[in-house]
Amino acid sequence: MGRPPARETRQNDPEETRNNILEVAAREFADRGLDGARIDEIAEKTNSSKRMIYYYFGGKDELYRAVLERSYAAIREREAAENFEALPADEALKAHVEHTFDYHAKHPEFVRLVMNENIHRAEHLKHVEGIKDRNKRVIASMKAIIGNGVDAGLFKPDIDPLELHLSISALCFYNVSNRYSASTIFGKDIGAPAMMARRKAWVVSMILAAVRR
Amino acid sequence: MGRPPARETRQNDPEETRNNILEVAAREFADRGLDGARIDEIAEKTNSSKRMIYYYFGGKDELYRAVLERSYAAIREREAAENFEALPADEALKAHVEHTFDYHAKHPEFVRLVMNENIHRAEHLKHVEGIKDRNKRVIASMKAIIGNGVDAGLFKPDIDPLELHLSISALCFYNVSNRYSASTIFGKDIGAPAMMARRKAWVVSMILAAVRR
Amino acid sequence: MGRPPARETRQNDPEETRNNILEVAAREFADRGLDGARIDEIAEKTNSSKRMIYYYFGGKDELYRAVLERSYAAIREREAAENFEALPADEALKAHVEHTFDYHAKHPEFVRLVMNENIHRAEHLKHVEGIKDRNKRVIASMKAIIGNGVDAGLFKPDIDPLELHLSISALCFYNVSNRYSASTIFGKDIGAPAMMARRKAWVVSMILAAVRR
Amino acid sequence: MGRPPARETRQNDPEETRNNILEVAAREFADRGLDGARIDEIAEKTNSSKRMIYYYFGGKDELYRAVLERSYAAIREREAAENFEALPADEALKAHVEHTFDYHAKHPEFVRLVMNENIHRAEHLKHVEGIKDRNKRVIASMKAIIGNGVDAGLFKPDIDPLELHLSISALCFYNVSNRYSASTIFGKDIGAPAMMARRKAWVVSMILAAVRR
DNA sequence: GATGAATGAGTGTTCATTCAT
DNA sequence: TATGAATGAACACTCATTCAT
Repeated sequence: MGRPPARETRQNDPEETRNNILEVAAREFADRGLDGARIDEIAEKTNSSKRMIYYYFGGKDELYRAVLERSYAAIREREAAENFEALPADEALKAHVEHTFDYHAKHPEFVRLVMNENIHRAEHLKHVEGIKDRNKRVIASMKAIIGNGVDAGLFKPDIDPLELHLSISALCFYNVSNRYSASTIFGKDIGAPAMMARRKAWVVSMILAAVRR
Repeated sequence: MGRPPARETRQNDPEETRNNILEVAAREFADRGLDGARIDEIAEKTNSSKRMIYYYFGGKDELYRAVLERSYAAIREREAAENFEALPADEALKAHVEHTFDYHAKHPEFVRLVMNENIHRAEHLKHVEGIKDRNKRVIASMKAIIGNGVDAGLFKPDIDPLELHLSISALCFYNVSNRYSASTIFGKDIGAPAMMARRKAWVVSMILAAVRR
Repeated sequence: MGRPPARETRQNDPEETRNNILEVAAREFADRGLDGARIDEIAEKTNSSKRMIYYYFGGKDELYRAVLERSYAAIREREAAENFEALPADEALKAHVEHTFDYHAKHPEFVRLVMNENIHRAEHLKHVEGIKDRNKRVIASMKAIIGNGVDAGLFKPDIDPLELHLSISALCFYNVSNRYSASTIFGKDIGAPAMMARRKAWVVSMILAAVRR
Repeated sequence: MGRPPARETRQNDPEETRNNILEVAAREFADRGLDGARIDEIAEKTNSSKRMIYYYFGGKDELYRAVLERSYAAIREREAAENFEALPADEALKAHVEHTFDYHAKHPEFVRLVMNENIHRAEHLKHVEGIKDRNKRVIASMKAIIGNGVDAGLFKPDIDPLELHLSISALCFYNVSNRYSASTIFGKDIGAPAMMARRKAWVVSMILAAVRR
């Protein structure tokens, strides 16, 4: 008496259809950028049709924004899951940098979406719901760790949380964002696992060296 | 008595025509990316015509490659002009980081071209003449500074020149490449002069902290 | 009470749209050749639009190939309809030549497409589905008639079926293919009905004279 | 003290320049047709430049007409060189057919130009100087041979010279004009030497069978 | 006579989007 | 909800031809 199994070409569950479209679109937009991605291509790789994209999202730009929103929601979720309060400040910072490094390494599509968004001067990001909330949590998190470190006599005083955050971001982002240009110039794949492992250790030690008193 | 002034619609100097096209194209490609830029738009902003773009460059992709080549030639030229051998290692490194930071800050179009190229997985960069030569000079330069620093007892031994270079690049690139997304999230323009000045000092001190023994 | 009449600008029957495009395209390609025909021109004479040509056929070359295919399918159909087995060999051959002559006379667009295809060294014809099948039927048909004729003592032995076929083709094709050059040179329209009737009789008698013992 | 040897890139002899252009253009127009040929392509293969084409011929169409004229002049010359009056009619006719067959076989570019001209409904041929003169000589020649044959009791009476000429033309033209389509359909190169030799014999015997009493 | 640079109209093709059912 | 057919504006690119020297 259960409902019949969903066919591949005729989605019955709207939520599933929406998600399927979002996943395909995320891959395509990350792969080729907003201008390079094609609605036809996305539709074809979907379990549903082009019409459904317009039905659910309204248009290419809106679909792109939904993808952006989803992507930022995912990283926000990860950041919210972090809980290093019980750890000593240096270990907490180390763990945070490692998590951040790994997240970028494992989610190049996020990195590429952000790159694309910067090409477009963040004009779509501005319209993404709750984008500024991320700021508070991230800065608060940095402040907490820095505070702990200073109190424990481990860190230098006067470390700016935003500067620290930007530095961590930069060092974790660049290896992924500039993987192809750097690999071409240096004649070896800087994104290969061995290179990334070495780089991760270097980045951690750099950040720690920057804050230690 | 001199030769008549060049008219706007009929260029007589091919080199000038070529350069004019390249400049406009660099601006447009940096502004909108390869896929977002329009040949018609480029042509219109030129002193010549669309037809001339094809006459001199052959097509959109080839024009883009010429722009890339020119852009990388410019940065190579800047790097080649650096000469810090007479300075103590820490001062040399500081000067190098500052120069690198300033170059990125002053040439966002270069940063954006590189971003775009990474979106395209460096498929065009691969065809740019002499792109791998940059590697040698840059690594040699890092090696020389590190060597001097180690010899003078200023730097830690075993510093990897590639890691150091990538870190400098990352920290100088990110502020420009991710200016819009970061500014949106943090609610202030991280590319504003005051912010950039502060950031430059931070980046310099970070790099130095990373190498000091 | 029936369904509303189809509007001109919004076709509802895809098969009709496809056929309409094919018909117009056949006319244009026959008229001006592959290089001379214009997609815009074809589209304009269609009940639909330029976009639909690409929707259904993919491009100019593919449309041309579809036209070729259709044209060859039509002549194959005519040939398949021939059935002269019950007739004496000479009458069968006469009937075949007359049919062939008439088909070329009535279908100059087929002749012109074949001419164009030869200008292009049959590079498109090679990709037309089932083009070689025609060979078998046509040669088999010639063989059957020749066999009957020889058995009945009417025809010479050792008549090559391919040579016979090529001769019939040549004599039926040329009047149509070279109509304009010949008419210009000889100062009269060799394609005019009276001329064609006389020519048909001559061709028939020539072919029969060639095979009679 | 003679004049310096002609350089390759700077023609000094106008007649030579003209001829060189005509030769290259004939090849290109025969190869690709009027619409398919490109002025740039022709110019590049020339010893001179694009400008010279316009200087000497005025434009693409005029160049094409000059090529046509030259091509027809050549065949007229060949026909004028024939002199079979001393031979018996059947031998004369045989020789004429063989010459005609060989000329077409050896000059596919002539055949292709004529095909192209028919695609264009002979609109350019009409403007070619002295094109109608060919008619008189060719018909006169046929008449003479037929007359001799009838007088000698070799040929049937009432043979129409135009029909005879058209038949010879058709049978000699087709193998060359339709070489590619026929070869594709029949799966063997009907233009290969062995095939052509066999065909030539067949054509000769066909023509003779058509006129013999 | 001769050349490289320049031009405008056109030519095939693609795209995001909407309509009819 | 869902689908295939349809659309118009735009897009990259090409061509025969002409200009300045």
